[in-house]
Amino acid sequence: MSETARTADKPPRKPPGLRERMRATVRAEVVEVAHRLFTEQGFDRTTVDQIAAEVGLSRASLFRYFGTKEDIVLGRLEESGRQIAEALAARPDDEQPWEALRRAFDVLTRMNEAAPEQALRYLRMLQETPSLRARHYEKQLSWQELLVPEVARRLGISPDRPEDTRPSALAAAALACLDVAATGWVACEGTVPLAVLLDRAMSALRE
Amino acid sequence: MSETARTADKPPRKPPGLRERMRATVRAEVVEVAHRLFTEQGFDRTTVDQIAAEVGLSRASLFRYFGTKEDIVLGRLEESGRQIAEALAARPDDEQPWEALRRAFDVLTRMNEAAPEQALRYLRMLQETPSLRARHYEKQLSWQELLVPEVARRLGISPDRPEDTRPSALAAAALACLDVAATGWVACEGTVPLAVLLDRAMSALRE
DNA sequence: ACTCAATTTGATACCGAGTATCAGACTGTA
DNA sequence: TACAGTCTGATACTCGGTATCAAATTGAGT
Repeated sequence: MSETARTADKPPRKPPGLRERMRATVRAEVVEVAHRLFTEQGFDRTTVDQIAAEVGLSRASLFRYFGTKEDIVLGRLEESGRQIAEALAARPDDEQPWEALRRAFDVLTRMNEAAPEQALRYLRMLQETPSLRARHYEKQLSWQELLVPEVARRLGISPDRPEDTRPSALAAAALACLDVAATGWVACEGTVPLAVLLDRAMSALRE
Repeated sequence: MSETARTADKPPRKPPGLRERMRATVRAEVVEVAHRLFTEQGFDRTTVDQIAAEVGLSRASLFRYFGTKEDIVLGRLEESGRQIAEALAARPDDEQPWEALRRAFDVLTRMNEAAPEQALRYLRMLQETPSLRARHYEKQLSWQELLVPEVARRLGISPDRPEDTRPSALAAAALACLDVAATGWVACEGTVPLAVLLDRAMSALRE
């Protein structure tokens, strides 16, 4: 009620959703508050009620924004997956699938180089918290599904042939390398660049 | 003094534990009952109270045998991991790591060939139940840790050099292929042998 | 500006997994 | 037989997640 706003200080115009925008900003604030609490006291020692209270939301409503507690942390991975898939599709057609996958992952290595200590904290929490690690693998699987069609195209394989495991194998193995690299990156406190670790990991498979 | 052995109706032979054996048999019965209930009504629709009641155990005691509900299903994977690691160590030294890994996995392909429909049911449940799938990845990670030292040895890399991601990459990628193969095997209802799918997947990475 | 229907919200109650505690029963051993 | 260590079941609790429902808010049409 505070903003009756007949003077245009808050233009409530936009067919594509005023409500949607509110929802987005609330989501963003939840993520921000939750992330702060998580880094302060750890993921497990932070309850959903605490987050809801801090944001000024009821517990029930919070669960309408995020289906699970883990989703508050892993929501961003959804978007990353799309970006990687896009980057892969944008690679030149004559590039080998494995090399194209490696290059597509630069979307992530660049993100981490842009804000290393933040990325380090984030990955550390991901790897140290069992429930988060578990959900993280689920997201990884959804990434795999996003990448497979493009890998199949590059291999000249007709889409949707589940008995040909090659595209899935390439995508899954590449993601496995990404995981190994990320783990190593956290283990060495980021001293060795993620891109280097990823290069080593992925080149190890081509001998 | 375990040799009391009055009348041999219940031979209490073995210093290494009569108690241990009881524990083992109880565990086995829990697994059996739970597995039956799970396949009958699904994993999520079966409560631990139900399992406990059926076995004739208190809820609290059940959790002393299995830390989590998922462990009742995934307990056997612990053992499988060890077997794979053993098989890998038993491969000839001059074999390439990737090939050795492939052969080590035959421990599993043979198990599945021995009891296909049972394996199929088991894997289907694993893949259809989100919480099980998540925990399954955790076990996969523990497999990886079991395999890495042997892979490192075959690569001539001094053990415990976390900055060299190659052994982990090979192990993780191989396990990723195994997962892809298992998924495909379930998808085609076991019509194509797991070993074949695994061959295709793993050979795709060496071009 | 007013009304109406759809959506959102909070409160409440509920379920199931997992943990902690504690007194009593059991088991192996001296 | 007696003692000590362990296992058990009962109880109560925490926390994540779901279902329900009435009240509040909102968007849109008139």
